[in-house]
Amino acid sequence: MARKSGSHSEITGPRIRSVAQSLIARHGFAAVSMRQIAAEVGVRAGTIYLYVADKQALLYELMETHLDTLLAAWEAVPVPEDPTEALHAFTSFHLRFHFERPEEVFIAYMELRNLTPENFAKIEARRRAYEAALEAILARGAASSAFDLPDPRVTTMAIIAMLTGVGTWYRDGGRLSRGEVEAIYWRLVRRMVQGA
Amino acid sequence: MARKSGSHSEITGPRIRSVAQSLIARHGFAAVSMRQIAAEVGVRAGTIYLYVADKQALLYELMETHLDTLLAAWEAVPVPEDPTEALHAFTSFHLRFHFERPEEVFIAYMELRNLTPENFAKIEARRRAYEAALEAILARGAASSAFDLPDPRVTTMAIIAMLTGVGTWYRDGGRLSRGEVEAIYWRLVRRMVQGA
DNA sequence: GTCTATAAGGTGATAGAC
DNA sequence: GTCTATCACCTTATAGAC
Repeated sequence: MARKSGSHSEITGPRIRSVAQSLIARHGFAAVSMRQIAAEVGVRAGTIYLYVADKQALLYELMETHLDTLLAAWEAVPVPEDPTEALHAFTSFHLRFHFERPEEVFIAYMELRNLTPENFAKIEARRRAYEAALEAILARGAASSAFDLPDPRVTTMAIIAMLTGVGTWYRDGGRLSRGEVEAIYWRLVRRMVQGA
Repeated sequence: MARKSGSHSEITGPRIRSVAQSLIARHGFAAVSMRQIAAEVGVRAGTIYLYVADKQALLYELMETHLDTLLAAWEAVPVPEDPTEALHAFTSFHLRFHFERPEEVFIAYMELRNLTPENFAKIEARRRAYEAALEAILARGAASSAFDLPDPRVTTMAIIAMLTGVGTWYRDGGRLSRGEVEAIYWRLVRRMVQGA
């Protein structure tokens, strides 16, 4: 917060991204100025341009980092062979990841229209890859009759929208714990796909 | 589109709101200027202030109109006594309303943080009233054992998030018709709450 | 590594002419 | 009913001093 003159190259870059993430999540990308970010970091506006090409690159890098972290974290999850257990693994993973990173998630959903077409395409490709992970689990369960689905694609979008929606109402310290919310959502998801 | 000098008081006001709605839905409230709106309406920027107090009022009025229209439309739906039929009525209503008004829905979800605290409170009250309509149906079904719910409040939020999510992927002329999507979502919702 | 200073232009909003 | 002109300020981004 305090402004100091001197050498901080190793911490100023990360701090710019961290501060930008908080401000953008709170006020929106278009409503946050480079000066505001600089002020909160404790440098002058021009200094930001030593670490970021321009404002668009700043937004893109935040979203790219978020989605790459999400995909890498899912890759690291051991997916059970049983479709029901695999779906349980995905549900828990998705909720826990989203509980932990409300700012990143919010930005990734709200600021898509502020990306250039080129950057938008790259982010969308990563999002589709993540959706494909869930769709593959559902398709496998449908093929083995573990699941009874009206439509794998729509069910994928329905489950992801439902789970990601926790961000709009869940707050730590509220009526339910994260674990309780997780149990409730898992029960809802399991019923949605349950075979006859 | 074409600029004309003369009297247009009855159409300029509505046109400002209509143009603002399209531009804000596409680019976001903070990214759209009064000058842009004026240019698309075909007047000068100052003219907007004859019809709208300021930029904040313009946003608030769009969201207020949307939510009041939503609540009034739901009030007009005859709700069956049977909880399953009532839930079906809500599901169909919600999807159809959201299919018809993608711009309003998008703004109502994305621009909440650009409202002043006072205006935010008023919009939130309306949103909660709408959620309460679904929660009442779920609670009634749970009481009569027609539904078996893990938690009425979380189930309410889950269903609304899932249904509203159609806006992120559904496009007219795609693989599925509105009616097909409606049937798929109804099957998913019904299973989520189904009694044992 | 960060600063100051600045370019070039956009912003919301208002006063007064017509 | 709308325009022109304007105020006071904010914007992104860069050049060159230290």
